[in-house]
Amino acid sequence: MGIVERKERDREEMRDLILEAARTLFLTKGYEKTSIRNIADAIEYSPGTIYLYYKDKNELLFALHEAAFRKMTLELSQVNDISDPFARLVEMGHRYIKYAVENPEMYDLMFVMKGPMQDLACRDEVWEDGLKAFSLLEYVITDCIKAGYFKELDVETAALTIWSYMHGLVIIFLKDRMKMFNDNREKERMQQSYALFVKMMRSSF
Amino acid sequence: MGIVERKERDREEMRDLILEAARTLFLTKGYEKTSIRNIADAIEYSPGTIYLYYKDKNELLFALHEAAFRKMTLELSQVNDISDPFARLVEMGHRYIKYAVENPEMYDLMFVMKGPMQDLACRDEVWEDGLKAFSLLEYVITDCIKAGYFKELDVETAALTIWSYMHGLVIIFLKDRMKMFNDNREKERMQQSYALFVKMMRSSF
DNA sequence: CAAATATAATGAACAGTGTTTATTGACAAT
DNA sequence: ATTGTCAATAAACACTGTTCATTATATTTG
Repeated sequence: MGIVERKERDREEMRDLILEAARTLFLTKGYEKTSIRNIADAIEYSPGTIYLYYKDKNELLFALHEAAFRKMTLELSQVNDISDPFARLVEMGHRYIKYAVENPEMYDLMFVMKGPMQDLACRDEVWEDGLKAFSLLEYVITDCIKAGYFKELDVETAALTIWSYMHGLVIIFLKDRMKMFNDNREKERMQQSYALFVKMMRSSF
Repeated sequence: MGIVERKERDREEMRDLILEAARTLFLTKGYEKTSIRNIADAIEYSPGTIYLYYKDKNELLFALHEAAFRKMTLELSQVNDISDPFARLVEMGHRYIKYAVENPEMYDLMFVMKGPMQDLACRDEVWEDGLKAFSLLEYVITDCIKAGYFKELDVETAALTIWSYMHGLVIIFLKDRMKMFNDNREKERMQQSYALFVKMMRSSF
């Protein structure tokens, strides 16, 4: 009798139900305005129930963070049909910016908020999602080197440098620090800056 | 009789008292664990009193953010004795990283947290502190162009690009996203990456 | 100087937060 | 049919930012 299996399935279903409700609230109301009680209300359960499926809010945030990574990785992997490695790298950057701008709350969860990382830390695990996304970038860079674009380059350092730039650019935008320019050309500025960075990569690596 | 003047002085003193207590708590306990009640306790006043001097927590955060900018601007300006503009730019970068690593809570306040920007937005003012710091970078870049280092370069775009990189690098570090490498060479990696970025600037601009 | 007024500070209250726990109710096993 | 297991709950705890009627103090006026 597969009754313990059914229980496990039920449990997984419940975890998913909570996760989906959390995501929806996140995307509609934003992180700061989404509470455990809100999530509980949305799925018509009591607040305490959520703690039977997730040990605390950080664990829930981490689960959400994992789902966000799956989505981003999927979108970033769609450049694999571009044969020229450098063009692929450039397009990956464009998609990275696009993802961040279109999913600000999720981007925050993935790369800024401390909650998910704290959950990871107390479980004493390594940040696999980050590592996987990072290796995606390393892979393209390796291809660029093979194709003769870059030379004498430590792949890991190059990847960190490129990621730092991309990350900084989108965070400046997402955290409203670009409104100091006081015109409404923020996205235009991002594109101009990215164009410059691409030029830097092309001519210096 | 300068009694309204004295009142104004008293008021300014009280604002400072609150601000200093807030800063101390920020630096010792971190932002997330510092509440209005904590600050009130520290200066031995009731919580409500703080609202007689700051309209809300965001205004207090903004005041703190301003003080942090004064400190950073001071530290970044100490490179002015370096005559070679490019060397000055490079040293400024080093100091930027140093400031961020040594003042993580303040850096967060200045460039990541939404609170201070919300306060600014509801007062409908421009982000002067950010603009001032940005123009510090623009100034060095302009000097680099004059000295023949860079050419055919839009100063504003270049400044945004360099800032994006610096910002991204330190945020990756401060938000614990560098622990995916799982060794303890985070700061070393930052230095390696920055060295690469400097090389990129030298050879491509 | 005394009375009236202005104002600084207070503590309680409000509505919210994450989290824990004793109690209840339904299902499974004996 | 009774026992045991376990999911779900409501209530409570200790917080949070913020507001407000009340009190105490200081200043101005009669």
